[in-house]
Amino acid sequence: MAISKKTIERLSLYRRLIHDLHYSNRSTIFSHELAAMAHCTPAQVRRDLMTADIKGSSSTGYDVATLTTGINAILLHGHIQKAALAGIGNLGRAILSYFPQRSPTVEITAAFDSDPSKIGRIIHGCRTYPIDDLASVVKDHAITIGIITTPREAAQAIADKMIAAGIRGILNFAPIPIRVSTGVETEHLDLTMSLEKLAYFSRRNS
Amino acid sequence: MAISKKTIERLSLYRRLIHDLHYSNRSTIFSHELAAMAHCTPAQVRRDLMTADIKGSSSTGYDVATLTTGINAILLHGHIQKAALAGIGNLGRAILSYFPQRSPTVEITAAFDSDPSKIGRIIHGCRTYPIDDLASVVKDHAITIGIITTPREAAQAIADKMIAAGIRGILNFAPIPIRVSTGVETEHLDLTMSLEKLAYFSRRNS
DNA sequence: GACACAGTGTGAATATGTTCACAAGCGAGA
DNA sequence: TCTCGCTTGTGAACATATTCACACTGTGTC
Repeated sequence: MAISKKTIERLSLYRRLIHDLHYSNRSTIFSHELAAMAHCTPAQVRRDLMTADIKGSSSTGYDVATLTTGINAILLHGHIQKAALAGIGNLGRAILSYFPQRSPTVEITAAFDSDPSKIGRIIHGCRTYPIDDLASVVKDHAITIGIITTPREAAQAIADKMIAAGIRGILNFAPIPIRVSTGVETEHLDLTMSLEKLAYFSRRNS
Repeated sequence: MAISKKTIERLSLYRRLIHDLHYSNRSTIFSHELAAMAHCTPAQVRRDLMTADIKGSSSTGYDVATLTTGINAILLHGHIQKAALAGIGNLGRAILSYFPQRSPTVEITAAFDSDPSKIGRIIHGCRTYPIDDLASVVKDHAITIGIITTPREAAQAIADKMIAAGIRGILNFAPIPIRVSTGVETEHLDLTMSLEKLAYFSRRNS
């Protein structure tokens, strides 16, 4: 049962919408309601939930508790995964402040920087370490995910260290693609790319 | 000549890679070289450039200057587009500090917040205004793109104001999808979604 | 009961995106 | 000039993602 990236994204979104919008005090929800919240089609919702093996009822829709449990079974998979962030600049700090309590499946437990003046402190509940400790901290805390918010020049070297330390997935905010060995998953969030895409299509729509 | 979202993203990436990696001192580049930098296949590069109507030579590859000019013709389209950011929190500030000089096609010219203590100053070269001035500032500066870094609760209201003011595209960092009228383009960058997706696939790859 | 209704589950059709594979082009060297 | 080796440009095949459309199902009503 392989689930596509797009479906996983939407499952994550569905669960959060249900949680944030207090649908938990309703016991059931219809595909067209979820679709309206997630801005997609009812057919899409039904297909996603079918892929996730979550069943609804023809008359009452989907049971909210079943939905949450079912999505968690896929996304959480038993235990919270731990993440490490490298590069305590403006963006890194913003992510650290934004993230706590955001996801029930991922937790940022350590932050790294090469600048000694930035380490040793606790930022938004997250301990900071020198880069050289990366391997040992990753191992000790069983960290599986890396977040890169360093400048472009440092990104690939940090990624290499992370992978050597056993990290299995990297979320990259640096404006350059990261080369990884097979089996390591990467996700490249590129601000400039997103903005330029938006600029192009906002012009064309007019 | 309609160009797909994915292709536009990669064109933006290609141009930046050529620029950042100082390929400008080489006069030509092959599709497989660009592909290696962008982490995609040579066929993908050739297809993208074909879509963009950029021609190469069978023996020397693509002319770097032609490439840059050609991609700019598409992404820049004559003039820089201006963007406004709403929500001067940690993330908003991080973006303001990160962005200047990043894109030759988009420029963030104004920032807004509802908190009076945050306005009136200039942050990383960007002037800050109270939310109530949004409509007039957007009109005066001919701003076409909005960036939302407010908390979830405020996001939709801000988006509505932006759209009413004539903004044509919205980059949304709030953890909730934004409803827009047809003709307005949105891009939803959701940290939690990206991390959970990464968590899921990094587990599965092992 | 049996009928109507409003929903789900899903095969099939469609749309979108990527890769293959190969003809054609160009330059270098003999 | 001819040929070889490398490249581009691109139709066609393939892969992935979304939507359609409809049989089926559970509930409420008479």
